[in-house]
Amino acid sequence: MQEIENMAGQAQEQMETYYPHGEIEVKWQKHWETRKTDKVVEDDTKPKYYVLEMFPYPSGPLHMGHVRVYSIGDALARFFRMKGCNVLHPMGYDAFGLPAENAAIKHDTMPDEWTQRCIGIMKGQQKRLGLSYDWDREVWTCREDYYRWNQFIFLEFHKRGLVERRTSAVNWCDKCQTVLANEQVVNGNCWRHEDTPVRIKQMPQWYLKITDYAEELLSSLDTLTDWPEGVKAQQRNWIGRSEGAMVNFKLVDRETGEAGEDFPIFTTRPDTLWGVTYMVMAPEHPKVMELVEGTEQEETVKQFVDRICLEDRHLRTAEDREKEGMFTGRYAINPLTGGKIPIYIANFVLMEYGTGCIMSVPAHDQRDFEFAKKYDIPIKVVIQPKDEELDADQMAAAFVEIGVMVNSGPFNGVPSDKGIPKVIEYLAEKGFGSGTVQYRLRDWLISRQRYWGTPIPFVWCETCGPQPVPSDHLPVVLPRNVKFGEGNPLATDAEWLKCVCPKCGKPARRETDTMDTFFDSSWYFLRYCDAQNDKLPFAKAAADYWMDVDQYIGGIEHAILHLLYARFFTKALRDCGLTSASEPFQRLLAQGMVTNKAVDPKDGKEKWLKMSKSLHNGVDPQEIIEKYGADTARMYILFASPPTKELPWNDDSIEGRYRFLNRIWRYFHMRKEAILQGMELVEKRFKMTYDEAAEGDRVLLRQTHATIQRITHDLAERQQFNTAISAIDELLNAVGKYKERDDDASAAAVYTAMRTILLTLAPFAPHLAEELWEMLGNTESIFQEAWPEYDEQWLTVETITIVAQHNGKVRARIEVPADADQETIQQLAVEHEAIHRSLEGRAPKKVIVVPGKLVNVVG
RNA sequence: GCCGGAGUGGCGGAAUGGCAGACGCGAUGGACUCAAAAUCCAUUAUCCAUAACGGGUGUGAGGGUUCGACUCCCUCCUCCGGCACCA
Repeated sequence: MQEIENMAGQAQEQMETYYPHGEIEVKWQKHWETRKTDKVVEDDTKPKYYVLEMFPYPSGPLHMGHVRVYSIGDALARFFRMKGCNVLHPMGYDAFGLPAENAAIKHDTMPDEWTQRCIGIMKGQQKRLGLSYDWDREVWTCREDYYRWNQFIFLEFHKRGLVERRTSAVNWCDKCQTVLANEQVVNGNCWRHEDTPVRIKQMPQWYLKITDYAEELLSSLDTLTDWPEGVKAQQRNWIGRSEGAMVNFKLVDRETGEAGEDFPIFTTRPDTLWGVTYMVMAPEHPKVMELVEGTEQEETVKQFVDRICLEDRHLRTAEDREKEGMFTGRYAINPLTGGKIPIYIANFVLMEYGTGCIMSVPAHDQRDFEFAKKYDIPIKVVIQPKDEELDADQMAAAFVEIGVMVNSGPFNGVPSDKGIPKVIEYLAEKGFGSGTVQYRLRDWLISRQRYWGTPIPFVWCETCGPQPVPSDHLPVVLPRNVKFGEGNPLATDAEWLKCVCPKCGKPARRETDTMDTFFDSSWYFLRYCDAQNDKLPFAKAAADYWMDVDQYIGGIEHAILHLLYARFFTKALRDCGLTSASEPFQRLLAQGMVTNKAVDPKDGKEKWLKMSKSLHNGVDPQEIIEKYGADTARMYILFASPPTKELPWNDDSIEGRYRFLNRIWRYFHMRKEAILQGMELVEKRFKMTYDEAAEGDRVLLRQTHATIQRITHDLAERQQFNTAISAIDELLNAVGKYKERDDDASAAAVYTAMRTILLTLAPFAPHLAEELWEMLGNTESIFQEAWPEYDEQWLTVETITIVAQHNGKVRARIEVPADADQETIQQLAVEHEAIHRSLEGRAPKKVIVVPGKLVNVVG
């Protein structure tokens, strides 16, 4: 019996060694929620700060990647609030999209119910993390009050000529049962199904003319000085600007043998125009069959085209793919030389770039060279290198460097790089062509043949064709009770399809395509500025107050997709007069992946790999929160590595953060009396000055003020949370080493240090900070308290340790007064026994003194 | 191939021209305890030497600039990410 009691006592004691994180966290979460402490309105008396984490797709429970991005955003939001900023920190859900539709079909429910349930789970966990959002601005993109503004914006874009419906080759995913934008094709496969090759289909689709903004999207990347280089480079790459000339070759007319129809091509090398020995068309070029009609080649060309067009698109255009082609039987005329040039078709020419036809200069382009060798096409040298004479028959590879133009009519002797603009000028003069710029960027295909998205606000009228839905008829509401089965349920919903043509009033049919969900996420940051507006997507004044987003945080996987689309939307909405912003995100932080050990299925070796379901290396945030609390989870994630780097998960290391918070808890309880006494003294204007302070107090207060300086810099400028947290560790260590005395100055010093620990801890571990702040008798939230300022006087020191080096190697440390002049330091160093020994009797040649740091004796 | 990023102890990482390894994890030894846990204290790059003081080497490799280089410049290697026949 006694033994049992004893054991129970021990258990009790053991429990008390850990602070009650669950209880504390739930208490403060309720407190913040009921008081709406994080609600904001525009306020011109404070500087604004807009911090935004990419809103999540509501897939259910959070994963560690979410916890990481929210911990970063929340630390910044809380820090800038304490710094006196008016902080906008919103949250919402990117709630339309295929996974919900597929899950709904699989689990025999409806996408809206499914989505709502997922949002419930996700939001509950976000609240449990203690994230300081203004929930009054929450958006769900699947709600009518959001997607009606998608439709509004779509129609605004339509008015400005930014919407186009056209038929062309599109990417189709069999698993998604819909088309995809170019950006959503990864290595020839669907971005959602990396094992499913996309198929190319000819279909009429809706496009947004992002290419109208290609130039601005490219050039204004240079203004984004606080974006990671890698993201900007990827966007530049994707936009793919290249300068060159459009040259009008002519087709040789079959009847007359004279120059007939135009045959334009794009080239970046107009300086090689005199060396063109053949032309090539893409096999799917619409003119191919027309050209070969009636020629000897008709049948073989047709077979070739059919074969190539059936090949996998990605494989066909891979760089290492064997180049294949054939003569069409037709010729073109080079406008500059009048020469007759054979036209080929080949697998490596792309229909979507330039005009789908190219000129080939085998002497000066490696691909053209290889093709010419294979099919025995003549090679003509028109650029000569400076130091050797090229002979077309002897060449083993194309000469692609800069040289001197030869066999080029009026341009002989001109250096080839200088020749490019000169030839372009000449082409323009003669009416043969003009200088032009081509982009790799394609227009954004935004229609999807699926249900769970924003209906495209158009109707089809037999008489009037496609008609935009008038804005006072918006929204076009997505029907809720639809039947899933074959294809898009909208297309089989007879009731929903019925409508009236807004132009002629006759019965019409609704457009059944919905919008790509990237449409939704391309402007949500603007909606947050004025989330409850029911007259407009957002009021311009509100957007002008809050925009740009000062700090955007999210995963690198959106380097092109979302980030390019959002930049495009901001510019297009600006041109529609809806906002003044030109760029959405001033500063971008691309956070690193959360990784854990897992066996790589590719080679069977154990590695640090991104947490994922398929690798079974995920750690559930819920379990971590239950075991250690949200504060520990957040601190660990910020402490373990810098935010842009990979975060290798370590169970022992998270224990370390938990110990740290427990240690703070214990210190406050152990030293409660001294701290309270110190607080009273400090509040009664008990003023400590450096000159009067005892040495021990000076050391502690120096550390305190240095900590404030460092953490402020780490958060405001460097966004280096790991070192900021380390600084709190160091300050706590200093308090641990501090020898307390039973006097006022000592109590004041301890209080000042402990108060600093609490205030600087608050952005990372807000619950614990609030709890201990309250324990000290404060009645207002710690987040109402101003961020501490450091006081220079405490950073001063009277003696400093100077490192004495001989030829750059540390030989000794010398103590000197902080204000010692250079001569004194120099003399002390030269006379120092260790330096003396190291000099071995030589006289010093030179002595360098770095004030406050070191002295280096050379010789 | 092109573009971007990174290479530092047993591990995560710190230091952006001035003492390399802050802080944390792990490890080792000690205190407390009947014992364990928790906590606290000490040590912890490496090699040589030692009773002790000390000394050599060291930030992917090689070169350079500098009194002094993890840090700047050049050449190269490895890893990660992106793009890749774009005429």
